[in-house]
Amino acid sequence: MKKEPTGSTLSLAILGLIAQAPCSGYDVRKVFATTPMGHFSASPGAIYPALKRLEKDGLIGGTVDRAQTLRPRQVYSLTAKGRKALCDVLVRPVRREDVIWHMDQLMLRFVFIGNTLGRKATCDFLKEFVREVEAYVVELQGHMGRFPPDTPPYARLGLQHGLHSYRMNAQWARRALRGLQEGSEGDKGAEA
Amino acid sequence: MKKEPTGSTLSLAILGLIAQAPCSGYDVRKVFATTPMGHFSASPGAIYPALKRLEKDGLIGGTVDRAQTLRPRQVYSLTAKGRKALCDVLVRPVRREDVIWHMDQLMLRFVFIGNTLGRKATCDFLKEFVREVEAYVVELQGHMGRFPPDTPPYARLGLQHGLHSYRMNAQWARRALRGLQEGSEGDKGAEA
DNA sequence: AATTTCATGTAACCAGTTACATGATTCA
DNA sequence: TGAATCATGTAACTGGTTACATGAAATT
Repeated sequence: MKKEPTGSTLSLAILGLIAQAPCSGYDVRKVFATTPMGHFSASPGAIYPALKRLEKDGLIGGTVDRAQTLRPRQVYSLTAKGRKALCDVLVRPVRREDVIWHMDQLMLRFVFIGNTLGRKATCDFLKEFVREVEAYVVELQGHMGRFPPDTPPYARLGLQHGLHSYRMNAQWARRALRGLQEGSEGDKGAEA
Repeated sequence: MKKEPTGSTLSLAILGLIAQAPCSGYDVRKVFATTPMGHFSASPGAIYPALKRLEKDGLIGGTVDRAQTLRPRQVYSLTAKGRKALCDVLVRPVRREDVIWHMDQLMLRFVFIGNTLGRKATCDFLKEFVREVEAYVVELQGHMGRFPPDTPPYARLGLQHGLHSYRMNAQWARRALRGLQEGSEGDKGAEA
């Protein structure tokens, strides 16, 4: 079985960033350090090896900017293969395990789908997202019902937190969906 | 600088579990596989090495159960040192980085504080939690305000998600706090 | 002149993943 | 008898962490 090239969430984040504008490693670090993308590590020990991997897999290509000067920089941009790989990840169906273990990755995908595939694809994604999240909420409610009545309140409250959290996710998605659908009769989708 | 013995979230989860009742590796796996604790990996490649680490650090002690039989099991229980280490983690102040990067760990701590240190400590924890979460909400709102007006809606919606998420966290904590505080005066009243 | 920022990296370490492996026991 | 479950582990791999290292350019 061939290994998926964009394995980790960090790789996806970097790939998506570069898709929007060519970046150097330092640029990527700055974005992670100063924007809400700060949920990702900006440490050089994470960024530079990740860039190397993506380059080795042929998903991004680096060209040396300011070559002659004493302070050159590697600027990476997406290759055709990279764009293809990114799209493949973005249109992948939303699975139960994703909502349980990789919510952050799903949020990344949401933003990147919007920016690169346009409104329709985003709406499709959101519908799948809502479906899976709501299914998981039902599962959690089941757990809640199966707590023996003498359980100390803390475990119950902890589970409450999970429930609220996922309900909120579904609600956010439904709202976003409404917003995108009504605000879009005029449609300005993205391009290739 | 001495390394913290309960480094990873998984280690904390295991330690907390064993604190409530002695467990074998298999027991731990079952809990992770069948309860809302399923956010942690139940794979043997994660559990057994983690148990070894905890044992090596002297935080848990294993005794062989059903020794003579052909299917013995290692049952681990907390050592005094382990209980101390657990408490140290639990009463550690809630820092900004925790709410950004280790929310799952904070939720674990919440439940374990309740079960092992009681109501007062839990309330203190929740107060700190609310404080840090709300501070972070303000920070995120700042980001939102600084979006240039021509930003495509998707990034904005992504940030929305984060905002809602953290607001919900704060709200959950405030509710839990109210519930615990009033439930303690009458001493019996569960919250609605 | 000193500090900060730009810019790129490496090395040792740690922990989790997947997949594999073994063998007893219980139950259909 | 064969499947599921009990019970414990290992090995190779992956990727992220911390800390270290280098040096030019811009700013104060």
